Amino acid sequence: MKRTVPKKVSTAAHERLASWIAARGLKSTRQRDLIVDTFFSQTGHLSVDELVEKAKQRDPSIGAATVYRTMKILTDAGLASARHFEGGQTRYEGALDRHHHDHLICTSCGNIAEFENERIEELQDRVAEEHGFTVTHHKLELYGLCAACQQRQSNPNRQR
Amino acid sequence: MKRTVPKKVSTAAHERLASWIAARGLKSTRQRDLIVDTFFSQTGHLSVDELVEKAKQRDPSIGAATVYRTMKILTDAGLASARHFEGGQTRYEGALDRHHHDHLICTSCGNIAEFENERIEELQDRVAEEHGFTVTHHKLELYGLCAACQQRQSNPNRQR
DNA sequence: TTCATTTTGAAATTGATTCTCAGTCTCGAA
DNA sequence: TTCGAGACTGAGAATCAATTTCAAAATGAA
Ligand SMILES: [Mn+2]
Ligand SMILES: [Mn+2]
Ligand SMILES: [Zn+2]
Ligand SMILES: [Zn+2]
Repeated sequence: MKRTVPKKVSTAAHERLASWIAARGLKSTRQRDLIVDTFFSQTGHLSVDELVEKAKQRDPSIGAATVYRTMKILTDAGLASARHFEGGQTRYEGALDRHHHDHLICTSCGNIAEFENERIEELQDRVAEEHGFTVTHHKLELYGLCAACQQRQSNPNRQR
Repeated sequence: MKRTVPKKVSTAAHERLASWIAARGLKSTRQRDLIVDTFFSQTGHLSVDELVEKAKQRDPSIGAATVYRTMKILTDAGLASARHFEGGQTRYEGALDRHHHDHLICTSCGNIAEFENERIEELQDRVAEEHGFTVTHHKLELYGLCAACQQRQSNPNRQR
């Protein structure tokens, strides 16, 4: 049985993906569209599991392998970026029209905040330079408790 | 003729481990000693595989599981720290009398350089503060090419 | 020496991700 | 339209690092 993909949003992301696919002889498929659609309709840093979950809600026959494969394509096309925070599973976030940023991760509730700090970036470059290194990419992650979790911790009654 | 007792290096590390072990009803074993000894006789950031390798050179019957278990103990005792660089396997480095530092990793030859930058640390704290976060730990890793590998790349003949 | 407890190595298991493969689907000819 | 080479898919097998299980061995306090 054939399932129609609901509303076809033709966003910049969809277009870029289309040309990326066309440019290398790939083919566009119903599953791919559904997964990409699902991914871009979300915000934040999704784990593959979460994505599989959401995708299966729309079409239970979607396989996890296809989600993995699709996210790899999106990443190669520069439309998503893979993040490897502590915890072992890869998370993806949209990368279109976004510049580099780093993260603050709450180890209690999993909340992830983003930040940019030009000064830090400069200092990193300087450090690399002093060591004769040419930096291609870096990872800066701050782990701890978010404001809400600190609150909860000092006053457990207010929780949730 | 009397055999010499295999040199028992009584370092600060060994002592701290001994009290850590005693304090919680653990037992000291031949394998543990051998692994700990092997670990501290090396410098740098060793993968568990590398450690297993070295340990087996001294006693081929050492099991990998024991190395994993021992490194966990050393880490809990604050004598080693686990690092999770890109590439998937955990690496350990000695942690005794060392303060916090971050890393520069060459993606070509695997060389790892260390650095400390108080200014960056301060800026990180400020960022966290602005977001209401309390940071417990962080990860700052700069990936790229070390000086030697840049050289090699621009002049392949000089290689090796 | 005794013996409760801890430790060990091998093998099984886990969890995330990748690979394999046989059946399907796409899409540019013809 | 139809055709077919090649791309794609889902399920399950395979990887890989790390953990767990388990029966046998070692440790150490009494
Ligand atoms: Mn982000
Ligand atoms: Mn280090
Ligand atoms: Zn939180
Ligand atoms: Zn190098």
